[in-house]
Amino acid sequence: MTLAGPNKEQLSTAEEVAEEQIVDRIFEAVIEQRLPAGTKLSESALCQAFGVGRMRIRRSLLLLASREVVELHSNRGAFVARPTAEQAREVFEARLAIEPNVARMAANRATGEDIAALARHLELESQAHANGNRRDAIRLSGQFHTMLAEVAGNSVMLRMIKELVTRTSLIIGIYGAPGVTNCRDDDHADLIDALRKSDAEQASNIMEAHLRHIEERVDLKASPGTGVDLISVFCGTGKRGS
Amino acid sequence: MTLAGPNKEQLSTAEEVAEEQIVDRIFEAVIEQRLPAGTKLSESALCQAFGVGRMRIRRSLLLLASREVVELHSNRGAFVARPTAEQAREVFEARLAIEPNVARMAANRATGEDIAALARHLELESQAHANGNRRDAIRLSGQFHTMLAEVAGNSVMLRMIKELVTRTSLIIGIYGAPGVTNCRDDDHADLIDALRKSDAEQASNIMEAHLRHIEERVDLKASPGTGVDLISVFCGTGKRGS
DNA sequence: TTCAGCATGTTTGTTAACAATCGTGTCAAC
DNA sequence: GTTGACACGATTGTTAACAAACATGCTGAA
Repeated sequence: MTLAGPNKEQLSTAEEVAEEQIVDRIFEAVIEQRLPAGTKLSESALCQAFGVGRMRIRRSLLLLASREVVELHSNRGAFVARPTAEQAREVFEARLAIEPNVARMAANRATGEDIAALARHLELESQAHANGNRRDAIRLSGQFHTMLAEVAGNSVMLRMIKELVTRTSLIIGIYGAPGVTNCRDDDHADLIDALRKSDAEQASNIMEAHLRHIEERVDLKASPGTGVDLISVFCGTGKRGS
Repeated sequence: MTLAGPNKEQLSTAEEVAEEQIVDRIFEAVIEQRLPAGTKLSESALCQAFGVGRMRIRRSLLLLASREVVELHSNRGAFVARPTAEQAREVFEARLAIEPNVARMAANRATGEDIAALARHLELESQAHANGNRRDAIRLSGQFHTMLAEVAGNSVMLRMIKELVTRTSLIIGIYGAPGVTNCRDDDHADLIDALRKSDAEQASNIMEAHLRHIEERVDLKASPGTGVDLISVFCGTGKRGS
């Protein structure tokens, strides 16, 4: 199966795996909304949590910041990113520009094995939904999109999708009505059908509608839900004149 | 007096600017093919070149690796990335999936000022071409694509384009016939015309044809031009299996 | 009581020294 | 003459200590 395959890049030492794992774990926690936007990510806490040295954590945070999943504030530390309305617009726009093509590519390349895996995943997703297991439902619906990118067979776009899905979770956490999940599974089911028929055009259309649907569920004009950090608003990280 | 200080930097002090600058400088050098694929980027040399500490260089290299512009080999150092044929395919595929949409967005949003700036840029590009100034020509033709992404007004996609353009330069350096530049300016001129007419569909089509044209100029079946690194072939850092 | 100023503790940022690994050159043996 | 092993030098990876900045709580005066 193509999923979770041996996708180790050239830069893989045994330690490096641990590094990438830290990033992935934090990605996952953000997707599941266990780490809400604005949460402070203290270095020492992360060192303790992952049982690694400070350097490793520091590098992981830098990597996360380069994907705009965390923000680095000078002398204040790392925080889970708090996308602005403008950034949210850009994320949705980027997804609309990219993911329909991913769906198209996936429809052209999906093997029977791929489709079976997606169907199994969708089943888990539905179960989580039915059981009211919100956390799993969110994670699984996000993972569906990354699985599709894996089926599409392009690691560059896979990396982009991972970033965009994670940031979407943050956006929904901030601007979405409480209780709203990332995706409806109905759309995902339709997508799998299109893949079964190898209908690239239909897959693209479904994905586009699906993304617009998600976008409609958030209200970017709403004030950022989670408590605003008044510090950076009023004191501008002011470097006090010495 | 400190009350409403000029706080233009939100998440970065003056030092952070230097960091991003290092990354940008290296990006530019790679685009201009002053740093061919496989070039070793020694830490001490970079420290000397940029006049900063080792830590800063190390972070910059990690950032560059996360964009797949450099490769990090354990205990051996950093090297300018050497895209495989498969990676090259993925880069072109990603550009074909993304950049036509960027062109579309740019056509919808370009102001007169934007178009004038692009036209001025194209003029420089043509001059560099006419003067046989290969290095400038390459850099400018790459910058044209990033400028287009700026006009499109989406910083997420701008970041992706920067990465893809840089990697394309590496690919051309490896698999392209010597003397081949990244783009023809004719296509760029047509693109500007489409923007003038606000014809998004035409802009998209031109961009697609343009990218296919670039792709045709490289021969991915050709053996990687610059000496193959037998080390990564035989010592297990390369995965390529299954 | 409230607010300004100050001192303290905690967290981050930086530097330097140390340890480990790798590439290279030399020397000896076949 | 070629090949293998060994040792040395150089570069990277890691850790720890140090310095600086921020946040917090306390004291004292208005």
